[in-house]
Amino acid sequence: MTSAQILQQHGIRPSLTRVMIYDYLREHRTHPTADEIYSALSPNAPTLSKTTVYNTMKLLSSEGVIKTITIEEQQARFDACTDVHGHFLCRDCGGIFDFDTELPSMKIPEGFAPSVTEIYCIGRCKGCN
Amino acid sequence: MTSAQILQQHGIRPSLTRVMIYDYLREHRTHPTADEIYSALSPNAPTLSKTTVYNTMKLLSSEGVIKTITIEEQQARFDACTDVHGHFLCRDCGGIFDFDTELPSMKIPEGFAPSVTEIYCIGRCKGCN
DNA sequence: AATAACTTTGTAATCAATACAAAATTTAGG
DNA sequence: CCTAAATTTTGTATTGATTACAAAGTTATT
Repeated sequence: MTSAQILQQHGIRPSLTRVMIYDYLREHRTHPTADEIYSALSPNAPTLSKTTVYNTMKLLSSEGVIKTITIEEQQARFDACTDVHGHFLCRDCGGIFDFDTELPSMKIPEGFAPSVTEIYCIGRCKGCN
Repeated sequence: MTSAQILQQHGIRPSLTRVMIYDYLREHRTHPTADEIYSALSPNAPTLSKTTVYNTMKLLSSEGVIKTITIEEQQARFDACTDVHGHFLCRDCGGIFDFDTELPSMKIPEGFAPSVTEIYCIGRCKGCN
């Protein structure tokens, strides 16, 4: 399915800018920061503004099209894959790796309605071990 | 067990300042920010510096005495309870609630060594529903 | 084309977190 | 004790990710 179609399904108007940003995120599974997305796209889109990247990430995230990864304290990262999976942050090299996991059996109290679940691990990755 | 004893067990010298900060966190299970801890303690500890709070949280967190909660993008929160449990962030009121959960069955690849696991949910809490 | 609605942009501001070096405190040796 | 070394704490200045905001640009509707 095209990025434009996915955006439309979530009630987001698929402007050129939004499709370009979302396309980039779908094609680069590196969990980029807003700044990295901006730097990657701005050579080919000279009028792109960093604020637009932030606006777009916020919009897509709030509509559930992407996931916002807050495993790092300094800055948010983004992931186009919304399937259930975990994120592993290496303390040494700073790399973020996906891993398979099931959702845990959570005892969310009555009346609480979660819309997003995140599973984070922090430690040392294979290369740094 | 006293806060001083716990710090010592983790190889942290239990200075008055560190014990005071850790005591506060153990007694206030509100997941406070560094700024909230500083504001709460500073009337009774006029020479306390906010930098010291940040330093202490970083030290205690890196030694596994406390948990750093990064569920919010804006600022870190801290938790003296290191038992397995999840954190629920309400999008509307901003409250953070503990919930019981088991660790999920995670397929961490060979060679990866996690030392911390976090389970976050974001949604709407009982009061806001 | 005109108007309204929405999107994008650039600049300035916010504010959590850190760097850094001086001051204060604690420890250990004589 | 007394001094020097090691550690901890402090205050100020800085960094840097994110947001506020209003102007400019674009798109849709009549």
